[in-house]
Amino acid sequence: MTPDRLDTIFSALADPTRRAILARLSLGTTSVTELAQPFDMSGPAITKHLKVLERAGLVIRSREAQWRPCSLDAKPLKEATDWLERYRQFWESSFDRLEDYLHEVQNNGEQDG
Amino acid sequence: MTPDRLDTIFSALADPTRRAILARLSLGTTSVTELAQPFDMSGPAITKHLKVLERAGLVIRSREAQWRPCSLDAKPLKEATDWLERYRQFWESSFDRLEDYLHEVQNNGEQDG
DNA sequence: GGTGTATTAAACTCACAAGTTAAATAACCA
DNA sequence: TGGTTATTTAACTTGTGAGTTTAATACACC
Repeated sequence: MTPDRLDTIFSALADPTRRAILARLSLGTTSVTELAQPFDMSGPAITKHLKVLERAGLVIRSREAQWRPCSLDAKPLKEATDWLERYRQFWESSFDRLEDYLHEVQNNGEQDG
Repeated sequence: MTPDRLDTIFSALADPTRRAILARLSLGTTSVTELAQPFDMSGPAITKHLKVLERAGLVIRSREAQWRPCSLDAKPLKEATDWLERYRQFWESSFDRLEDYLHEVQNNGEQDG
């Protein structure tokens, strides 16, 4: 079963190191070594994270001498956002009242989950 | 290392079965059995998916006789969206030109990643 | 109290994700 | 050619996620 694009995107985002890498890349293109700098982690580990981001389409690599600069490509984030938008009404509108009600019901039934 | 809230939310979303469950729940509260209906998957598998969604705060359970109805709580989706919003400029604005340029550079350096 | 239905728990398998270290590749510099 | 830096590959360990089957629990109905 080949994974859905959203699977790949969301699971790429489900890691704090990778989100930090994206945050750094939002400031501009940079090298693997500089990306690795803030993390207490080996080089190969960063390479693997970059591969995950690349497979999700979130990072583009180029070549410059012995460096392979990384750049952000945010398009897949739009796909993620588009999916999430369908639920906006559920956190914005009065649908929240349903949820409050359900919290009550739940607390009657049991103390903790 | 305890996982970040965004870790938990994004990884809950990184599975097609769980996204389908959320889609179903956006139509209204329902039982585990009915949630399991569309999937070629055992009951316990669905229970586990529900636990993942519950831990992410996306699903709230209540009790009604021998049923444990599930309801959507979309608040964590707002957290996810808020994080993504910081990148909106990168897919909306002329930043895309950078990306087009990089595609060219990349295709000069190598054929495929 | 026993039976049927809904759901979860336990125990297990299998695959894969995330990290490691050591070695290989690639490109520059002398 | 050899040395240095940047990055990746290979091989491995460890943990965990997703699924299974079988058995237990919880509740309704009679």
